[in-house]
Amino acid sequence: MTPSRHDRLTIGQLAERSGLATSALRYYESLGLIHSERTTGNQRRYARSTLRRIAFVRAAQQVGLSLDEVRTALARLPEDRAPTPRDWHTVAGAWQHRIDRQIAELQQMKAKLTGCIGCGCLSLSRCALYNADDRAAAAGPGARYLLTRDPDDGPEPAVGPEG
Amino acid sequence: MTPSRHDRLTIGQLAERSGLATSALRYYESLGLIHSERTTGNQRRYARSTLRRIAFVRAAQQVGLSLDEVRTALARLPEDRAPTPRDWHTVAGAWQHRIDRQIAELQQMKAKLTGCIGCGCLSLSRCALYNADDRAAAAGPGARYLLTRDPDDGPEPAVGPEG
DNA sequence: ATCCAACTTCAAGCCCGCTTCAAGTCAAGC
DNA sequence: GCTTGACTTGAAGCGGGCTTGAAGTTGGAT
Repeated sequence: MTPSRHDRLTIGQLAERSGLATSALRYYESLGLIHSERTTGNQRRYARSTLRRIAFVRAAQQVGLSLDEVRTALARLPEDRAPTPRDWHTVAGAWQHRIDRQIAELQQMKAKLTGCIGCGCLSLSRCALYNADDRAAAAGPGARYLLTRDPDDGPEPAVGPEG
Repeated sequence: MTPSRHDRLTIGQLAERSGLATSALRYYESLGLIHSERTTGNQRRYARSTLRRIAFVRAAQQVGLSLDEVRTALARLPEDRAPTPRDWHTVAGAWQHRIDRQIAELQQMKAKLTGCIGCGCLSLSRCALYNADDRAAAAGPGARYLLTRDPDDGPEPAVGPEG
């Protein structure tokens, strides 16, 4: 049987099988993440290997890459064939680091929260949560946030209980 | 000493001490995340407790809440006082679950990647990565993605090696 | 031959979390 | 009282990741 029988997917078929909307697929194509050939009538036809690329894109997004970064990553993989172990090793290795970092950050956050639950977070100056070092570090301009004064919240004016 | 001496912060002071831009603070206020009183000249003055609310907001964002969700969460906390352990317990407990889920997802992803590195991901139908169950489940409309056929990639047309 | 769903393009719109701008007002120091 | 910088408002803009809409074309089944 000649290959070109079922091997070219319409955008609708690709959408159904990838779980993405056709609009998303066109968008991906406009970004150069996937490619198509055209019929004589100018309709898109995708190689089945496009499903692989799409799966890659979605996985990469989950790892936190932007579509722009995905495109870069995709450039290292063969367009129409399954990647070799070597291909994978490079790409997936980088992802692992990202994932590890993300996990580490979450675990830190969790530890802080646990501490806060224990302490009741009655003190601004003592609560780890309020000394949001990660965030401030990531954001750039210095980890000040709280703590810059605040020996236990200080005197608050007579605001009274809210309505 | 009367409290209202240093206890009211201008938006600039709040910005400096929270690490946020004044524009962000006004935006937060427009969303009802923080509140201010006004001077006779219509300028905002914030209670120092606002710093706590902001810290809360940032922390919540890190945990993955939208600002809308943050507002809901904030509604459970006292406006002008540090939260009690009980207050915290509720909120932070919910966050912990979120964090746990996120960590679990990342670890799953990582495991998949590890498997993929090992197997070289030469097979669409066998690669865990391509059966993106998490994503599909989260996205709603059924975990199809790949696997719907594909007994090892199938015959690909003569595309030849890329440039 | 005709029909209708699926396709085409391009532009605009949407959501989120802000930032930027313009035009004007306030407040504190000299 | 004047200057200067911090403040005010509302509207618009931005970036990312798409979706929606309008107006027109294709293609497979009958």
